[in-house]
Amino acid sequence: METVERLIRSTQDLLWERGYVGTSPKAIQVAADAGQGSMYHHFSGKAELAKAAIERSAAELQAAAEEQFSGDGTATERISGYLERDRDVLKGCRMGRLTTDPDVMADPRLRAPIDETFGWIRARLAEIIAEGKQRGEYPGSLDAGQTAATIAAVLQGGYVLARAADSAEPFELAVQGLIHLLEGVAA
Amino acid sequence: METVERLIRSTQDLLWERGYVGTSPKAIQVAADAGQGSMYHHFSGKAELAKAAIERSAAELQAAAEEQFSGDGTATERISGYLERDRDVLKGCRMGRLTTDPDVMADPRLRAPIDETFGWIRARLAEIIAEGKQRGEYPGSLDAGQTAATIAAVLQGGYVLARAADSAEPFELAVQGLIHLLEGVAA
DNA sequence: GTCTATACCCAGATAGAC
DNA sequence: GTCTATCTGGGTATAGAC
Repeated sequence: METVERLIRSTQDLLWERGYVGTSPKAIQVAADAGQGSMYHHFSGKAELAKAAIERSAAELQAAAEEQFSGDGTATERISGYLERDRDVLKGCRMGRLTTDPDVMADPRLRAPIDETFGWIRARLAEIIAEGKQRGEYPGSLDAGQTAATIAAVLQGGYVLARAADSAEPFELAVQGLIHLLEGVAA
Repeated sequence: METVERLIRSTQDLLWERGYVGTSPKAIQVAADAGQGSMYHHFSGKAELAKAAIERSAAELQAAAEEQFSGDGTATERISGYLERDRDVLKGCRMGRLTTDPDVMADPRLRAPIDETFGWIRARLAEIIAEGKQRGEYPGSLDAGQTAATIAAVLQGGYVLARAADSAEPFELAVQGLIHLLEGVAA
């Protein structure tokens, strides 16, 4: 693999595991098996490299989600498919993790892909719910924007509960609880 | 205020804002208006100080939550009261924030109060839901443990969405969406 | 209890040779 | 493009004086 590519992928992994403050250029170089000079030749510094890594992760995350969103089935089936997709629960969300990092949030170039990703996910979920309403799957009283936010929040919060417990169980519980609530309104 | 007390409180604040890796002994000393020697006289180092701060925050968080949980009203009213309590949404959760910090999660002494806090919250919510079921407020089919996890997750995830958007709005949407889903099953 | 001095290592980056 | 040398600053802690 190309050096640039290895640098970006290594940075993606390290940002996921240790966040922005917790990730040093040195650690990236070691993980990417690239030298100091090589890294600074291709990127102006840590921030620019992080920008490339975050943008890449944002694109990958959206592509993975869209696979569930655009599948076959009713709205409930596609939402359940998204919620129950195979996930590395204890590692958490690549994007959500970065929202607690003040240095990331302070830099508009780093923040933008994260903001955009969650905006997109909520909008996409809201569309699916709206479709479900039109087909009579959900009652007209169900607010698509609110429900979409609730679904996205359960996933992000599920990761937090799982990490706190060092177990995927609370995540699974939260997801199943949500699915049952959604089935409740659908009936 | 006593020096020890100022050190603990300053550490609580800094952990909230910047996390464990992002918080230096020096920054704590400045915030607490305490000297280097003073800090190391009272605490063996950063880890011990963080332990005291996290334990303190855990106790405060549980006390604040219990105020809503033990109030008057139906289960739904108390849960809504908890969800809609006045919160500094963009600052996020003191405890939830730390779950992404690998150094905190790797140290059992730092992890324990966090684990315990979320375990307690979920258990307490499950009790309230179980009460609601007994009073006929909720159907017998509602799973208390799952629903409790869902509620806790919406809060934690709501914070993540809010920080990503740099706006409290997604948090409010997620909470209202959840409340409507709960009202749906209650009917 | 609190202060200052000191120490060591790492973060983050620049410079110039190859 | 990649390497090594070098630099400034900060993180984290210890030592010993007051």
